[in-house]
Amino acid sequence: MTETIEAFLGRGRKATINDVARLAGVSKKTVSRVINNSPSVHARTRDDIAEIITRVGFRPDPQARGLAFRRALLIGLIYDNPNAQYIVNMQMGALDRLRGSGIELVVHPCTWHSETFLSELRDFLESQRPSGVIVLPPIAEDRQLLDLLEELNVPRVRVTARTSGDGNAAIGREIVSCDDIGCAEAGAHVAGLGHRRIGYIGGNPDYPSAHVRRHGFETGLAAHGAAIAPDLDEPGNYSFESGYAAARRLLRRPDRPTAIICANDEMAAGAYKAAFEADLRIPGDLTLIGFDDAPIADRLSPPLTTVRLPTRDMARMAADLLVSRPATADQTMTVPSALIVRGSSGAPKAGL
Amino acid sequence: MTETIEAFLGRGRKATINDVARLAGVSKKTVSRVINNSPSVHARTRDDIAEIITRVGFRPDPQARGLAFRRALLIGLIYDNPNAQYIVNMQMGALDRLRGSGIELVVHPCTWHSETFLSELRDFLESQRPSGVIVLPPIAEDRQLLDLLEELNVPRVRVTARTSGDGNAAIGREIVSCDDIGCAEAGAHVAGLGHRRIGYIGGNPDYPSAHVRRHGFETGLAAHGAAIAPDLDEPGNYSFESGYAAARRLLRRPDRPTAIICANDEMAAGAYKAAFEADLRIPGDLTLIGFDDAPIADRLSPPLTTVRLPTRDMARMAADLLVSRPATADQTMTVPSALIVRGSSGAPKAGL
DNA sequence: TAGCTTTATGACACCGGTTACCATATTATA
DNA sequence: TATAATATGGTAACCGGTGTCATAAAGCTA
Repeated sequence: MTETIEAFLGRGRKATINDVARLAGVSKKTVSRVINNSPSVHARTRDDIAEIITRVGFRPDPQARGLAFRRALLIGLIYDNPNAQYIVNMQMGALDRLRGSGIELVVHPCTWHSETFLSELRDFLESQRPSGVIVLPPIAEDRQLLDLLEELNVPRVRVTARTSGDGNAAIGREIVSCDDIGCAEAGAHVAGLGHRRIGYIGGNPDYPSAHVRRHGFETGLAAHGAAIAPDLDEPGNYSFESGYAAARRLLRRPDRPTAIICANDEMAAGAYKAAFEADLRIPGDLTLIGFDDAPIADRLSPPLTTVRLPTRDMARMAADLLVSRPATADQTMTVPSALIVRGSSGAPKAGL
Repeated sequence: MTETIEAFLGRGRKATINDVARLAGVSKKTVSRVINNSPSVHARTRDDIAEIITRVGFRPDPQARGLAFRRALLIGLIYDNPNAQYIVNMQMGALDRLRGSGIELVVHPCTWHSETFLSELRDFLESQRPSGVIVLPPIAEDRQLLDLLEELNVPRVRVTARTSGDGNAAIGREIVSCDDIGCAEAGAHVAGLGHRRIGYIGGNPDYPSAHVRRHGFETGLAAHGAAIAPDLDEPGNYSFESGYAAARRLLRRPDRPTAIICANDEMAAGAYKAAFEADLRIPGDLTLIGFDDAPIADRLSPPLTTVRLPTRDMARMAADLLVSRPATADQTMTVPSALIVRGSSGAPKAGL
């Protein structure tokens, strides 16, 4: 039978829906129904067609489907700060879900606050008409972007630090976020080790994540009767340089902290640099805590105690929301963060 | 006139080639010629049509074009080891070139040597029919993958460490590679600082890059009458762990090296860890050299002296080869590497 | 068994472009 | 001037699917 089919198709030609229809003795519309899992196909017919589909190795053309659907079988991944280390993780997570679904992931880094950022995105959305987009932080908070997605009616899932229930939830539909449990654990860990002179290097206050993380750390500290020292509370913006600068300021103080909690790993790496230059040993002279569990965390020496943000899981869930849920449903999912204790945290030296 | 057009199109409807043709009073075929820069259109006609196209904001539907062309307006980026830090750079580079071209980048990480790796790729290539693919190292060396691309006649550009002129050039057509000048500079740098007990942690010998880099380093050392000490020549596989393990072995030797050159930054980071644990100061007790100029290089303390591989440029050129060159031309491009001197290299202590 | 739903299927137009082929207008050559 | 060559534009078919709507077949009720 295989020879017949090959002869039928011709050498090297790929099977189309028409071929399947003719072989099955049905109309192409019925084959289309089978492809799209329409319930109104007789079980017998469906099985016959399915059998032929596998036999001839038919796979519907995404271009043609996209044209007819008026929606490309693509998911766009939109983000700024393309150099952030979590981007690759997020890509992997989304692809974990998309693999085998026939939907491809197209990456769309952009430059937030550039003049062309919105128009470029509009170009992409209008011409490609992706089936959906995943928007990563921090740009997931951009109001104009959300308005654009709303205007063009693009299914979307935002990944953000904002916990459910706050005001922002109304803006977009689907949101995947992360809780602050890991931060609380980290705060408890530091306080439990006996630290009392505790510094903090905060994230960019424009991003909700900065507040969520701080809140988590403070909660954990408070549970052990500790707190961020008001005079050791430094601003940062999530960059390596800002972490370095803030740590330098902290370590130059006469009454310097015995522990510094950083709102992300990049800034913690900056703090390593400041400690290195000040000839302070980690964790002997200084305990450091980060957030993200970025690849760099366990490359540092000693490896960094940090809070793991399950970026890959979050992106996988985001893709899942887009692919499997009805577009109308409002969905919010929250994943847990967790403390990872490594070598950068220890008890303060006696007398400090 | 604008009102007329809006009325003509109807509220919110996007202009199609038919609209443009009707407004211009020509056939859609003529408009199609203009879109595709066909020479056989009267200059006057062309300008008229172009003017209308911009006025109504017409952008041809990539799905429809792809369907007719039998080739999606997509470029696939194929790579394994998705966690490598250069991946994001490569993505950015390819997008630098693709932006505004109407071609999207779809990412396709895969697991080399998994059983399904080739079939998954075939699925992608056969069903999506991308306009081309860029294959990143190390998988760019996979023979079966190249055969598959050849069989399916997919335009491709490989990014690889292999320099032009060697045997492998015959396998694929377009290749973007990097020279080993930076490695030679690094070798000269280390030798010039006065080091003579020089250790080496090599890359995975299965990858051509390992040989190219070693060759470059050795050349630079030799120019100053130095060489890798035969008893300090350790194998590695580009991973952090392998770098750590190799460095530990080197540093435990009674006659330990005063400098270690590593075939990439990840392994150099592992060497930092080994040095930290052995309580050796960098660069006072030990000079370390890396390769890649990965993000981690200047996050380490002290920042790592390394060889910059212009990953972003390479990917931009690869995309350019796919987009602008005739598919038949055999192209090979080579970009320069360069030494970046930072804080991890210094003169050996007297007496060592 | 007639009459009415419900279910399964097919005919046909359509998504928005492109190519093949043909018709016509214009220019070049003898 | 007649004729061939060239430039340009039009028509129809096609790429490979999906939507709408009509209709045939089957199931249910009375």
